[in-house]
Amino acid sequence: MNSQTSANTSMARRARMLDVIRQQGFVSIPELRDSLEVSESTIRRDLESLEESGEARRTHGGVFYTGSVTTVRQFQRGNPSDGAWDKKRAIALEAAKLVNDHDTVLLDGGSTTYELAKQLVGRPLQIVTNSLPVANLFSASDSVDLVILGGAIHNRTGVTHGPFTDQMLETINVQKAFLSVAGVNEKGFYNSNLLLVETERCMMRSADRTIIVADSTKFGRSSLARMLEWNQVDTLVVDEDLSTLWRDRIDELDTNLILAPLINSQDTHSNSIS
Amino acid sequence: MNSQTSANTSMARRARMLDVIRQQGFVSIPELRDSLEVSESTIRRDLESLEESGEARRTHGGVFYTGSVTTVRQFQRGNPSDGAWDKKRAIALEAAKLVNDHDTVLLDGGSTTYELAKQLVGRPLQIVTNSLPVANLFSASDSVDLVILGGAIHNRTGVTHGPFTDQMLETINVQKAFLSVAGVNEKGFYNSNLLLVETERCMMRSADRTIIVADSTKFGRSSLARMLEWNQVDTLVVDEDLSTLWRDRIDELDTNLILAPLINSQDTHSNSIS
DNA sequence: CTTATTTTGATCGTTTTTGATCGTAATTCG
DNA sequence: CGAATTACGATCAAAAACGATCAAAATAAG
Repeated sequence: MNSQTSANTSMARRARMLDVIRQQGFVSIPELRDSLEVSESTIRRDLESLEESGEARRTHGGVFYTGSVTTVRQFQRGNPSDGAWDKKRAIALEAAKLVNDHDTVLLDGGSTTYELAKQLVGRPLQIVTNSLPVANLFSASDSVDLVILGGAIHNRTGVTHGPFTDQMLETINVQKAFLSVAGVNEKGFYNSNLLLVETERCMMRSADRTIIVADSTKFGRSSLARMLEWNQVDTLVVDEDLSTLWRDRIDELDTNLILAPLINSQDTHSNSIS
Repeated sequence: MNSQTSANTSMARRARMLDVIRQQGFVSIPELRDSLEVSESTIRRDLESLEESGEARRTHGGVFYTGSVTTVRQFQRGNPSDGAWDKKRAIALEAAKLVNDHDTVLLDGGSTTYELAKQLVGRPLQIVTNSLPVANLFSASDSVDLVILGGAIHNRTGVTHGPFTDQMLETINVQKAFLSVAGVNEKGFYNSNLLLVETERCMMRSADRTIIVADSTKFGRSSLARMLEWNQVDTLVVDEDLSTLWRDRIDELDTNLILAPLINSQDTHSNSIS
């Protein structure tokens, strides 16, 4: 019956593995071992690589799918080695450290917050979000209580916004809100959509702490609508490519600045050496 | 004796080799050795040349075809050709006819409503849904105004429910609501989750017309929580496998019954090899 | 018919991948 | 809070696959 013993290269196996993970949302390692008929060691090694490429996220006891729901995988294209992507991931790693287990966290839409969400998958949290992609990430997770902010979907970005969203935010309180921005200048933080900006203001009001995640390329760029001013933001997470000019400026403000170190792409396994 | 003494030049062999690779997507070297009856060394040499000309790509353990298709065919035999799926699709086709362009439609979660949603993609509509999978379907569509009902996500099913959702539904009005059920008996319609049932009642109140989509296997089965009674439902869409007993029963009620014709199964061998 | 060239098949050392073991860390349970 | 259980990562040996080399066979040329 089953003559699939042919395709036994690591690439094919990982492809099938990822299919299983995507289909189930979360899978344990013994399950993968049974369905792929290889040893657990091999599974672990494959997962390591899958996690590095960002398509899955490991936790104690299994794996979550973190790829996009619509993504069509390609075999040869591993890392797009996008410069901006490195920054976003570095920021996400730092921002994830700000989150404690069992926190109630609000996640805005945007690619940086999406990276952050990937880092948070599997942890015991309460997540509130207006982003459809982020919601998809957590929807398979048992450890997360997920609340979606209702409202109209902004087609391009997949986030809800508008009066429904704002109204729902009024009855919600979270400990930390992570917001993304399109631009930062000396006057404050900007985004491109007026309704979205209003929603993000509501997010800020619902949160004990407001944390902005923004890569260094956003600085000095403004956009259509001002979202927040500097004194409304508790913490700012930026990659370390931020110019000293901006570092000095932020030093004089109340805002906490966290600089995320960039992991250089030349060395993939630079840790665990004592 | 020798089956292929006719064309044993290296050129002919490579052509046949490429045929095999293209057909299978991926082949291991021992397989090629067996099917071409030459030594592995020769295979390796041929593959080297095929790779150089870009028609195949070698990896540890075998070769991928890279001629015209960018990626390899799916490794998994995807869908188990579920019998119930035929019914659901037939129902979805009929239910889609009840929807007019520019309608405002509410879609519940569930596999049948998901099939319906697939039928509605691309049409100019306003869609309101509490289902994450359904929302994903429409989120990329420009022709649809999509509104997501906020609230807590029910992990297994990916739908929002609970007080947030109910509250949001109170301020929403739609022309048609399509609801799915876990069971139908003479007393009414059932679902398995109490909070979800309450949310579905709110959906019914928000809608001018309530339409239930349910395949015939659901009839006679009850579940934990009664959702609606018969007189609260305008229209019921069922596949034509519904027993005459139930047809007669429904005939005596106010509820409109639509029987979806089953397109008979030509799909048992759905793999199209090119 | 002999010789040169090409192609093929086999062997061997090296590299990659895999599976198992074991100590450690995390999680659960009492 | 501590013990038992489970899961994890690192290490190592076995297996598989690879590339290179060389001799034999087939083919072509003189």
